[in-house]
Amino acid sequence: MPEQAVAGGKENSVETPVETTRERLLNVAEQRFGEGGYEGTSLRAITVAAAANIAAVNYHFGSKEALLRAAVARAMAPVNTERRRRLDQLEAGSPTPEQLIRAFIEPGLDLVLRRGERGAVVARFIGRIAFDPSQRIRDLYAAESDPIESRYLSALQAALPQAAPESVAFGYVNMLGLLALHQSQALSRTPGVAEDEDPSKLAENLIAFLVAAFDKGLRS
Amino acid sequence: MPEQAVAGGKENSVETPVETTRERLLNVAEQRFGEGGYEGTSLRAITVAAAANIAAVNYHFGSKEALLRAAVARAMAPVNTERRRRLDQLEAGSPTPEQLIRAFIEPGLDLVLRRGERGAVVARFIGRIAFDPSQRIRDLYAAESDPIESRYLSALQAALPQAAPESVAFGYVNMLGLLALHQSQALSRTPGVAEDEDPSKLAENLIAFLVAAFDKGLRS
DNA sequence: GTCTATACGAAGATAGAC
DNA sequence: GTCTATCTTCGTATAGAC
Repeated sequence: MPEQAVAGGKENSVETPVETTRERLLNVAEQRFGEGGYEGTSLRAITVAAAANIAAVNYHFGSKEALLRAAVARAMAPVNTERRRRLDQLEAGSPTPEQLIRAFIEPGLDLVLRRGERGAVVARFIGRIAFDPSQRIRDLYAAESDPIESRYLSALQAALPQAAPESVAFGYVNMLGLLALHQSQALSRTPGVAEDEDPSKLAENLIAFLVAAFDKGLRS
Repeated sequence: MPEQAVAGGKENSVETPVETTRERLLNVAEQRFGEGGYEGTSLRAITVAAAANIAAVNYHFGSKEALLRAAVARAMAPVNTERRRRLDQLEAGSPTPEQLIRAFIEPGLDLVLRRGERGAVVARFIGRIAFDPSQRIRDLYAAESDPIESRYLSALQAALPQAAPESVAFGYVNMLGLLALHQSQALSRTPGVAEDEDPSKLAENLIAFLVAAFDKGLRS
């Protein structure tokens, strides 16, 4: 990728990151899809905001849905990497439910919320897509987290031997749902409820909530 | 168009429920909005399925969004009524967290899932709207449950005196989110996770999960 | 290779005639 | 109450300029 192109005679100025059209499209897509949803966001709105031509989406990605797919993949990549890394570590021993929950939640919240405003945009985007009204869109997200799902389920079951498999799956669905919920609220100033002051505090609160639920709230 | 039209001299025939255009539009809207979301569902699709003209929506409701508003209000009415009734009862004494959680969850799941296929459509509709990507749509739902929210928050705080107000609010948000999640999955055959066999079982599982989280998972 | 201008058919919501 | 007509905007496709 050719950014930072030449500080030559009079060319690009000092500060600009010089993103490619492709990158700008992905960045804007993250922002807009996270704000208005997939169906609620037009390609025209995206291309205008990205200072690109309407045809750029088709050229770089092939279709609106392919653009979404690419954005989801890019947003999820670091989260998945971190989750895999932690699972690798934990699976060496006998992890507690709390360790496993932490290994799932923190990469989703922490990692994504700790990079300033930009990270919050990514978090909201992921959270919204995970709950999109359309099955087809939700499947896009599911495909990105599926590979790790079975590893988590197995590990959780081992850590909670007294819980029935359906109960473990039930807990996992709830964990996934609550994570997506708080991710999707990343940029909403919910008046009255001001618990989003500190991202790491949110993570701790959510983990404590889930640990208690997994520990005492699952049927055998 | 009027199917079965006319059996001559007498009025409408025996079998047909004789829904008005307005009712058919609301029924179809519930089904379609719950399936594809607000933005993902066209007025044309709704009016065709309701055997009504494309302009009927504008005549009966004024706009697509007004149709949604009417559908939300109709769907939420019995839930809110039941919640109010239970709150009235409970507020007479000193309700436990479990009683309060039950009073919130059961009207949302039970009441709506216990009326056959039709109820599941309503549940999915409510659950999806509550999580819609668009802020404006979510507000429509929020407006319907807002009036009761403060009553629940007060009652929960009283039942959990050791918990900080932000924690109680945090728990309430999570309760709302998990209810909407399971409502929205009302009609999805999620393969692998088959916990939706029995609605009342789902309610019990969710209540147990939340009670444990409220009990031991909230910070002071 | 990238990007632009422009066109097309389908579907959007609404207004006004009937 | 119903329907047609209309005007906008959608996603996509293409032909050609840098």
